[in-house]
Amino acid sequence: MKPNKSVPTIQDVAREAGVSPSTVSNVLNQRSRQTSKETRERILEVARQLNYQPNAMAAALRRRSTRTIGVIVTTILNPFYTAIVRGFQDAARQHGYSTILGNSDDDPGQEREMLNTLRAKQVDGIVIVTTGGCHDTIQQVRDLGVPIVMVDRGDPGLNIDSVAVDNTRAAEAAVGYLVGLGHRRIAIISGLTSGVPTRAHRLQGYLRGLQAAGLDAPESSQQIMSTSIENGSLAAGRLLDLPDRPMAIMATNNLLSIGVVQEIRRRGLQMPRDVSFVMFDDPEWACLHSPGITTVAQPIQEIGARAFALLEGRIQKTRTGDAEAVVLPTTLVMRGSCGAPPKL
Amino acid sequence: MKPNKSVPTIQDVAREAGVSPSTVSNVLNQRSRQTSKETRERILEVARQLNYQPNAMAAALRRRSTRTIGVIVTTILNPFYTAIVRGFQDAARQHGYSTILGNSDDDPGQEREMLNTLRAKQVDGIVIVTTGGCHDTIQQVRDLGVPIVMVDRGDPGLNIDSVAVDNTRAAEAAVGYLVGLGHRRIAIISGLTSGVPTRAHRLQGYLRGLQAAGLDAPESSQQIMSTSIENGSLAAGRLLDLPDRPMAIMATNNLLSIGVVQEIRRRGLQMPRDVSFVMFDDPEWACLHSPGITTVAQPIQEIGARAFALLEGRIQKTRTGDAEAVVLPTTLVMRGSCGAPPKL
DNA sequence: TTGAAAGCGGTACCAT
DNA sequence: ATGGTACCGCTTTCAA
Repeated sequence: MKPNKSVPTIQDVAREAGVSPSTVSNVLNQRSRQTSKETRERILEVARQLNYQPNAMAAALRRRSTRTIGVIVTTILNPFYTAIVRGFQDAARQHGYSTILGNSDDDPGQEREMLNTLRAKQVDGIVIVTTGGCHDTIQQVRDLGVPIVMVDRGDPGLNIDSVAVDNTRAAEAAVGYLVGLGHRRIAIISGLTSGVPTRAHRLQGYLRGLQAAGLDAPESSQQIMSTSIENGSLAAGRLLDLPDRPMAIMATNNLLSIGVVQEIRRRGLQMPRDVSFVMFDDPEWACLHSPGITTVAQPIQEIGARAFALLEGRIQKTRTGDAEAVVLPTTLVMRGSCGAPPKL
Repeated sequence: MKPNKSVPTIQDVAREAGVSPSTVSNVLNQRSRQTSKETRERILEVARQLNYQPNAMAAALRRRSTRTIGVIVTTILNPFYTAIVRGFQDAARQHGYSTILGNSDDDPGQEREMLNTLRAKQVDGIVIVTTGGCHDTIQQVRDLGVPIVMVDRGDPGLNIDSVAVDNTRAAEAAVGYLVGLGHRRIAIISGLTSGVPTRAHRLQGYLRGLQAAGLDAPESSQQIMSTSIENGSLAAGRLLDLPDRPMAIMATNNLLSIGVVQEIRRRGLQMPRDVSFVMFDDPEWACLHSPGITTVAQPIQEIGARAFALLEGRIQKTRTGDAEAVVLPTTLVMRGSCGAPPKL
């Protein structure tokens, strides 16, 4: 254990190679300046020998660019967001960017705190799944010159680049699919829609789908509650207790969906014999369940990749002007949980 | 859109408040130095008004501490690692640290690259789930004075702090449980053990468990192959085709486990009627499956929290000297997938 | 083809 | 109780 051999600096390399720091800097960064082959090789050799690693802090301070991007999601415990993050990170790393990752836990306070931390750390850009609760801070940071891209949840009024899927159409399509199978009483279980456009859009798509098919949308078949496994079970229970029991249920949130699946099993009912079921996102367990669960899948990795592309454009200033709103299509993954409705 | 209002610096605050930068720095960092109430309040007010945020780069450069920690895992697409990361991040954030997150994809090359990036970024410490393929780099970075904690997979020969669970005992206990249920032919499906102590330990525990019960451990009931869903199915198929079909199967990896579950279902067999099954880690789908799957659960969030505690100790130098190896116990979560063996 | 030197924005020591 | 100022390690003109 040899502590504090003191980390070598560019000065050390320069001295050891008998040149000036400027020359070392130029060689190591492969900048345009011409350097004689011998000098270059000597420098490279010395750097390798000293196990020299440039201090990115110092470089960033001077260059005013950290080659680091901040990413804020609600929680990486949700595989959906993890996948987005991964898609983004892969794209970012390929272009030489690191990422600082933060969770907001869907709490505007934490989101604001993260935003300020990222600003302090001088990130070159920020990708955020916003809670919707601190648009003021987002604006501030953006006005300070930090490019921002909103992911999964955008906001038309904010003039900030965004990447999201077309949730309205996705929900509408799912309803259409159920209608096509012969269902008429189709229920929805959704998280609270206030401030979360994603959820509002899905609900809207659901209603549109019903309307397009000329079906009723009674209040009783719309269970809107905060997202948790327990509430999913609760909602499913309420629906299944209805005198006019729905033939099919659509859940627009992962946690709620888990609750639904559990409640259906708990009652000894089977999909799709007793009730059809379709859910959003496409978690690992959807295909492990028996029967497999039909889902509305999002092009997750692409969302991340597109988000990076947008951000990169702003960072490099190859793209300026008004915000761009990328809307990606979803895919209906048909598995065994949906079928013809039970005969009456 | 008002670009480049030019970010305010400590100089701006100082000028505006009619004091020197030193005073501002002292006030904003709540350092010991005495400052008159008026001055302090004036400074705070001006800072707020200018929406001033200190440049963490500059501070880090001077203070030689970034209050940032690097985290390297194999992949955040695996919820097991995500949970560890989250546990770690929560602890870290509470103590004022941000985290830079990187994936190695179980590739030593990428791991090395990440390590060097983190070094360049002057992180105060590193937490790593190592591939085992670049201990040299890890040593180097550590010798340069960067505290490192190894998580999930340690290495006795490296004198580096580590946090892991007692995989040997966990596997042994699981086998003991199966034996207690009356099973005699107990098979294992494991990932390749070379260079991955975790897996080797689980295999070892399996063998010990059998030995303790006086049972044979024929080669044919030990399926060792690279981890993938397909291989899980393949391995399960081989076992189920055996003339002396195993009464119980233990899988020590998540992907392999998925394959096993699928293969069992594909053959129209049922757990635990036809075969009992126990697996490692406790993914979300284990309890959603019907029947619920018995698992060896790890105290995931605690692993992360303990890792931070170890690292923090090194960073603050409140702990010096030899490496510490924290070993946490696992829990056997009994669900429906294990039962008495089929009568012959 | 190379070197000297002025910063980047804070921090912390030494004065006053 | 406060100010002056030399750094931290690198980049980047400008000069040679």
